Amino acid sequence: MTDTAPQRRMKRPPTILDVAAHAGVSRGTVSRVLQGGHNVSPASQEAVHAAIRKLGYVVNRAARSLVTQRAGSVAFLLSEPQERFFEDPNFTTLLRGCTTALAEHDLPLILITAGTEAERRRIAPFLSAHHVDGVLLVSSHRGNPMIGHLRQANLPFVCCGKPLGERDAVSYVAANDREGARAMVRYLLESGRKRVATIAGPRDTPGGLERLDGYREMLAEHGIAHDKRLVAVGDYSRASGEACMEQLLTSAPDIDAVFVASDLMADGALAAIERAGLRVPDDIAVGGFDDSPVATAARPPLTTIRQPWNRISEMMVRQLLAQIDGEGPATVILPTELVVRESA
Amino acid sequence: MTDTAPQRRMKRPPTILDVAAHAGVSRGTVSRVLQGGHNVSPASQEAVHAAIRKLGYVVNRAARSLVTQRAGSVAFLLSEPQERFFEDPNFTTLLRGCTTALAEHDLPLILITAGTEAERRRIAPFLSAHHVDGVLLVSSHRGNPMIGHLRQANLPFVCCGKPLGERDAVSYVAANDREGARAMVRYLLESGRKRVATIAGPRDTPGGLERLDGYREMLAEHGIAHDKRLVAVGDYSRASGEACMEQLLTSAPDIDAVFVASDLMADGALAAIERAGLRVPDDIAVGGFDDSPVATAARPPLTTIRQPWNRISEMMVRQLLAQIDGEGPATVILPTELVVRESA
DNA sequence: CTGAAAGCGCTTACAG
DNA sequence: CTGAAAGCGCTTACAG
Repeated sequence: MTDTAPQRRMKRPPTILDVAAHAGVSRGTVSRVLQGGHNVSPASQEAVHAAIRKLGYVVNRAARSLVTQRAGSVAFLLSEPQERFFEDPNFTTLLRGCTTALAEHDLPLILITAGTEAERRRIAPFLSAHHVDGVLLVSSHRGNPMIGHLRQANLPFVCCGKPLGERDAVSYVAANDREGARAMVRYLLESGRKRVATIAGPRDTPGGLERLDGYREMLAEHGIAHDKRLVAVGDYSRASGEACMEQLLTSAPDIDAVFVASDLMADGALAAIERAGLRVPDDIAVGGFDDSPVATAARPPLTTIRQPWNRISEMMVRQLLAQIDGEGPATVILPTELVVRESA
Repeated sequence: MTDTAPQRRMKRPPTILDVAAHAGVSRGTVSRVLQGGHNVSPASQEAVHAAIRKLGYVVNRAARSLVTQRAGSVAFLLSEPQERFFEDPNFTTLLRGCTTALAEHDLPLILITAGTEAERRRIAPFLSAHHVDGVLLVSSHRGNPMIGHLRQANLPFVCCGKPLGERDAVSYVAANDREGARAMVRYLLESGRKRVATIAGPRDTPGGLERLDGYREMLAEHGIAHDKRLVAVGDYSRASGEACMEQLLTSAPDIDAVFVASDLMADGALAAIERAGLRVPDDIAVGGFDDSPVATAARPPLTTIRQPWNRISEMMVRQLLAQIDGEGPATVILPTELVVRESA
């Protein structure tokens, strides 16, 4: 007898048939136990569980997938230019939250990036073929074609943040941007600040729009006339925060506070203020948004608006699972919280 | 005729059988075309490709998986306390690189975190059941039990950074920590600095060990006696960099340079130096390690050692695929590069 | 409550 | 170069 194939005898993992044999039942019964044990006698259940433990059986997902027509996994789809997002501390927080939430449902998270049109075309077949059961979509800019793709593929999805410019109902989970902005501006005004400027986010993102609206509203409610010179628009990057702050310092040298639509931009603003020889918060109070890790790392640490990332990711996962189970779309808005540190 | 099941008629995606019918061949032939078209006549190939295009056919991965006994996916496994890693800019860079490299091979990346022993036990069955074909393992601390699990499961894996304390051969890809450290310290000394301190990483990580070794070596080569007071040990966090710097400033007030084993810690050191009323680089030159995004965001921007993350992630993926194809383990060491900015 | 059987969509020797 | 057929490991009506 030759010895050619001993390696191939690699302990093939046990199948449902092995379990059935050990438990003295049919494989149908084993499968029923796997599905939750309905319509199975306690005795059979126990026997099957014992066999599973003894053999170290774990279900073959491919086989299950083939018959249930479900992938048994979910995609985390980043449809933004990669550099921007991987650099954004909020993204990391969200990704972590979703991974954890999904793990609790035993659903593997497949990470997909599709920042360019070429990449989007590339993953389209993957999505259309339903190689995942649903998608957690991160895409903050207006008119992202990914949403159309997902609709066409008839694939459940839920967005992080309100997708701008969508006519039909879309599931999304977001923090209350407007209220958050209002709370920060109210805080600055009530601390005695008189000339409150703002660095807003891009106009084609919900955060860029709503946080600016909140700023304007609160100023109006305090009887303060709108002043264009007090508004600069960045792109959420640290560098843009710095540039915007320089611009504000020039166009309105008398400002004594600034509400910045993201912590990263606020950190950039801090640098510009320092370079101008001014002190925070003595000369200028700086309020951020997000309460991301940069808020605590900044010098001075940022007073900011906390986005409830853990709840956001949990709700995104919950909504997605509900949709996969056939529910319709829903919108979830979560409250924010003012976090006072040293910058304002 | 009742109208009960129209929704269920949801255009079932075409199967290989549909393609075969349209192309006028058997499904065996379609499958062969899918596998690369060996032993198929040009005419059949063309017919099959045309049918695939026309029907928008895409292979059912579960079905393929079931017969090939391959998962067709790879895990990115983070076996570190999550907070630490998701906060580390290097991690994000690595994750992005691996996602991109894997996408080029049409392999989905499954993100798994297993920072605690409980989590490790939880994912063990997933891994043992070969629900992925291989693992990209991120785990920098000595004696991570995950490696044992992977070996037992007979699952190919490659580590990011040298795993400490492994007796048997393990595949890993790493930057040349020692040479990088030597280059930085050489640069500091040749810039005229006389009292060069260091903030090292934890002793149970390869970076903690080898970067400290490089520091010592270079000092010795310049005839400088070792001085314990010039060495502090952090944990790679920003806060620890700050604390270590304070300690150094106390134990050796005459230092004029410090080599810090990570940019994040270096950024913390910057804060401590500023608080002490000293200037960088005039009073103290600060050299970092990583060239992560914090290096450019720091004030002043950090002179640092660049880790070639793109190459690291590419090589990790390449090694992993080779192992999945049956190759043995290998070690890959990549050179670093000195990046001079303003801090030194 | 249970077993026998069909079938999910592919790949791969096997014969020709 | 090609087709017919077995088989991957599971789930789920169907009958009893």
